[in-house]
Formats: sequence, C-alpha cells, structure tokens
Amino acid sequence: MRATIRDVAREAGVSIATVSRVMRDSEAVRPATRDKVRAAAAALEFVPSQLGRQLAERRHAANGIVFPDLSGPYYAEVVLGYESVAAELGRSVLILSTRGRDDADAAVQAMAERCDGLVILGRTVSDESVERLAARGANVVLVARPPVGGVDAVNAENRISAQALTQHLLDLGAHRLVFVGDPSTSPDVAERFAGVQEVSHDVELHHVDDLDETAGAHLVGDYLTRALPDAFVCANDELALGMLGRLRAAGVDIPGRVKVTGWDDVMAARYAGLTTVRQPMRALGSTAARLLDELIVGTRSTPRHEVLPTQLVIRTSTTLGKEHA
Amino acid sequence: MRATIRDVAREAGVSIATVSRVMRDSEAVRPATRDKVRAAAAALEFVPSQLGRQLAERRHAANGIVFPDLSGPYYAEVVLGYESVAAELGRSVLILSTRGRDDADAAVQAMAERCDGLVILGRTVSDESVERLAARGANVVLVARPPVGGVDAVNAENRISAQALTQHLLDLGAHRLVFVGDPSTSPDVAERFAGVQEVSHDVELHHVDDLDETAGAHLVGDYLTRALPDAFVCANDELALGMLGRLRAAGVDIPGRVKVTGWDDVMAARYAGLTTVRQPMRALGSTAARLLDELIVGTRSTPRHEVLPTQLVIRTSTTLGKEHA
DNA sequence: TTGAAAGCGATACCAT
DNA sequence: ATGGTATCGCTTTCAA
Repeated sequence: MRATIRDVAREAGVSIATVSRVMRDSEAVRPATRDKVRAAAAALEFVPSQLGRQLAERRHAANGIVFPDLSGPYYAEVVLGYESVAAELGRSVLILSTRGRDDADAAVQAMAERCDGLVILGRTVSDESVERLAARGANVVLVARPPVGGVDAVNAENRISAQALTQHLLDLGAHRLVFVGDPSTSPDVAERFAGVQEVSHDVELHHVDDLDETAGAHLVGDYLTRALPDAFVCANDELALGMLGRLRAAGVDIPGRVKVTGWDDVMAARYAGLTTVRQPMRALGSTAARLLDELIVGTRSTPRHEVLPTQLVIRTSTTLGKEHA
Repeated sequence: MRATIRDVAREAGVSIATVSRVMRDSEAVRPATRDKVRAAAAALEFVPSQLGRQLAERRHAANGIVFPDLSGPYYAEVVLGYESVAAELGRSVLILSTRGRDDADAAVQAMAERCDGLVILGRTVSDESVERLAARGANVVLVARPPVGGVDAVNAENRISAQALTQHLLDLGAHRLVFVGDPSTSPDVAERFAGVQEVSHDVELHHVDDLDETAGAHLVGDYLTRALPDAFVCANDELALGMLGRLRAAGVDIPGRVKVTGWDDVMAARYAGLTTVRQPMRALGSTAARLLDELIVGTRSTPRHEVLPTQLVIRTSTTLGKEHA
C-alpha cells in the first residue's frame, strides 16, 4: 500500500498538518522541520493522493471539453489550444466526443460533475442542456456555437471574411456567384451568406442539406447540364472539395471557367489548391481556456463573447496568379 | 450550496447509508423507502459528489492518454477509438499532449496520479518514465511504441504489409527501389525496411533525418540530376507527399517513370492519390482501452502485446490500373 | 512555528 | 431492510 500523509507524519515525528504544509510549501515551516519531513516523504516515496486533496479542496483541478469529432484538423486544433493553456494553469483536461453517441446530453451533464468547468464546441449538445448546466452553476464556455443567454462564447469572425472573400472573387471578374449551403442550419453559415450578399448583387443560394463531399460532388451534376456561374462559394471545405473533384473530373477549367471557394482550411484544402478561409483554431481553444479559468477562479461574473479574426487563404481554385502554399 | 447525502437523509428521514444504497441502487431497499429517498433527492436536486465518491471508492473512474499531437488523423483517431471504449466502460478520459512541452515526463507522472491507468502513444515519454510508472504500480498500456519490459503494448503490423507493398511494386515491374527514411530512429521504420528487403533484392536506403514534407521535397533534387529508381518507398506519408509534389512539379511522370509509396494513409494521401498502408487507428485505441481496463479491474496480470493487421491502399502513385478512393 | 481536530461527501462494514 | 459509524486522505481553522 502507498504511504499516506499520516505515515509521513509518524516517520518524521510531526503532525499531518505540518506534512501538508511542507508538501504544498504553503505556510512557513522551519527549515529543519521541512527537511525532516521531506526526508521522511522521500524515504516512504510519499505522493499525495489527488483524491484526498481534491475532496478537501472541493475542486477537481480539471476542465472538460466536448466536441463532435477529432477527424479533420478543426476540432483537433481547438482541443490542443485548449489543452496547452489548461496545462499551463495546472488543470487536467477531460474529453468527451459526441460522435456516434445518442446520449450526448446526459454524458455532458455527467462530465460536468467531474470537472470545475467545461468548454462545449459546436452543436454537440442541445441549448436546453447548456442552459441546464448554467442553471446548475456549472462554468461553461461555448466555442464555435451561437451564444446562449448569459453563457460565455468564443467564435470566429464570419461576415468580414465573407466580404473579403467575395471582393476577391469580384476583383477576379467573377460576378455571377452561387452560395452553396444552408444558412438556416447554422448561424455561421448564415453570417457567411450575409457577408457575401453585402458585397455581391448577383448571388444565388443553392440549398444543400449535408455539407459534405458527397453532397458537393452530387450537386455539380445540376450545373453541368445547365449554365455554370462564375464561382461557387461553399459554406465549408468538404462541400467545396466535393465539387472541385467532380468539376475537374468533368474537365471543367478551374479557375478559368469557374472558381470555387470553401471555408475552414482543412488539410486537404491545401492539396486541392482550394481558396478558403482559415479560422484561428488554436486561438479559439486557448481563448476559451482563459475565459473558463476566469469563471472558475471567480475573477469575472459578467458573460463575455469573443469574436476572433479569420484569414483569407488564396489558392488555385480561384486564381493561378497569386498561389500560396 | 449543493445538497449532500446528509441533507437527503434528513429530508427523507433515513440514514445516509440508505440514501447511498438508493442512489447507486446497489443492495435491496424496500420500495417505499426507495421512493421516499428518491423524492427527497429530487426535491433537493441532489447529485452525488464525484469527489466524495471517488475518495470513498479510492478510484478516479478516469483513464489517461498521452499523445504527441492531434494534427493529422493518426493520433486523433486512436484517441477517439480509445475514448469511445472508455466511455462504454464508464470511465472519463484525460488527455495530455506532449507537443511543445519540455516537461513531458513530469507531466505524465502527474497525470498518473489523476487516473486509474493510462495509455501512452508513440515516443512521447522516455522509457525510464514508463518504467517508473510501472514500478510505481500504475496501469500502463503502450501504443505505437516498442514494448518496454512487462508493460502491455498494442502495435500495428509492419513487416508483412511492407512485404505486400514491395510485392505490389515488383508486380508492376518496379525493381529498382529506394527506401526513404531512417530505420535507426524508429522500430516501426526498421521493420518496414526489413520487410521491403525480404522481398526485394535491389533496394537502396536513402537516409533522411526528418520524415516530413520539406525533407521529401528537398531530397528529390538529388535524383532529378542523377537517375531515378523505379520506385520510392517512403517511411511515411508526409515524406512521400513532399516527394510527390516536387516530382510532379518537375514534370516527372507518376507512376509511369517512377512510383511513390507512403505509410499511414493520412487524409491528404487520398487527395494526392498516394499508395500507402493504412493502420487500424481506431482499433489501436479501442484495443488499448480494453487491455487497460483488464489491468485496472485486475482481470489479468500477465503482460500482453497485441499486433493489429494493416491494409495496403493502392492509388495512382503506383498504378492507374486499380485506383481506389 | 506547530499540532489537534473538524470537516470534505461519499462508501461499506457490522449490527439490529 | 436499515442505521450507526468508521474509514478514505487530505486541507484548514483555531489554539497553543
């Protein structure tokens, strides 16, 4: 059995209170006593039990993070940004993936019992679930998800980058645009669409239910028989990559005949030469970690909503002129 | 303040022992009493404290996982496979990324204090650190890392797939091979090289220090001025992708003039049409989770070493004949 | 500076 | 079927 604080106290001939003080070098302990305790602790290979400590301090010293998935760089990077700051702050990170889980809401509530606060990415759990957490007094920060009343949130900017992206297309002479996606499903997409509309007068909306490659590849068929627009502005990269592949397979000149843009800058976007918008993924995670820490230590009580700037990444799917890696 | 088990006991007019029984529906409790307790618990919105419970049960009900990174699908998938099984087993998952951390060993030791067992991926921590954990009685499973004496390990098969990959090249008429990588840095690479050598008599070794895209692109230069082999067998996909890009840029016919293969099947490999070897990443994670659970619950004490089969993925970087998605 | 003792919030053994 | 009570291993007053 492992040594406990009492074993060390006995070995060193002091009280457990003193051992505790030494182990956390909190209050002042006379050097002689301190060394005596340290020696005893070393001799017994004493390592304080986190369980005992946590109960006494009534804190987990751990943060949670809930995400849909880790495939693709998006959430993975956010998680890493979060973890690195959490580690700096001396807190462990608990993860919960909701992919393929039907009891996501219950799982999140359970997770909340095992940490001092958590970050929720995207549309992983219902708004009611988030509100229940908040009502229960849990420390919560939302990331990449529309703010829910009174809860902290961190998001990437959409509108301004959508405007920049659109202006980029107009500058290249592409005026007839088609926005591919469904603004009603996500506030992010809605903002992107709004941004595009603010700059372009000639933008048509093509609704698609699933924002994945299959959907992208599929909808190209409609346009091959009809007339192609000057550019497809897709709600995300998956969609754009699907379209790109299908268009190229059909022998359509890109970016000559039609230009294609995505959103997110997933790794494959680079290989496919897709012009897109990159989000500050690590910063989303680290910012969330800091906001959460403020809530946990009680520095702040008024909710905050941070919006982080994004970056337009120009590649060959829109212009051969200024290609970037 | 939140209600404790004592509040509920008082409210329901029973002992805390009975409340505990009801909350965990462990032993039999008379229905009438049970309902009374349930009502009281509901009225007080009582949720058992995990901290109290964990100390009493002397277990964290959490597993750890240590990985170098989450960029790229490899570790991310392993983590997901691990998390899903851990969740099934009712355990939370703590993560620790060693990327950009100089105190990895210390961090891992600390993490071991906060969970009932942990999985270590790749070369994240030193062998001494692993041995220290084992000596301390921690439950440890290694993944994608050569086994350390007496510690469980799960790895992907290398040799046989390397043989299959090589045979595939020979079948296509590619006899003069160059293996790119450094077998001395990693047992995985060493096994892959050995597998290649067992099938091909004409394989040259090209040492590179970094197994990344830059290195791959860079070393192509050497061959453009000299003679190209029939095929480059790269130690991993990054390397292969770097070479592929550079070769194509130089106008070299692939797979006609030279074939290129990688290892890992990262997402970009698919877009680049790279023939490679896919590892069962999720299975690595889930297998590790099960092995770890056996250690934790004490079902097993003799160390095990699992080797999971891999899969050859043939794409256009070796043959246009049987292209796969 | 140090120690005694009271929690922290559960679980679990032993009676009843 | 229940209750009383002793842990679990630490932190933290409060005195001395």
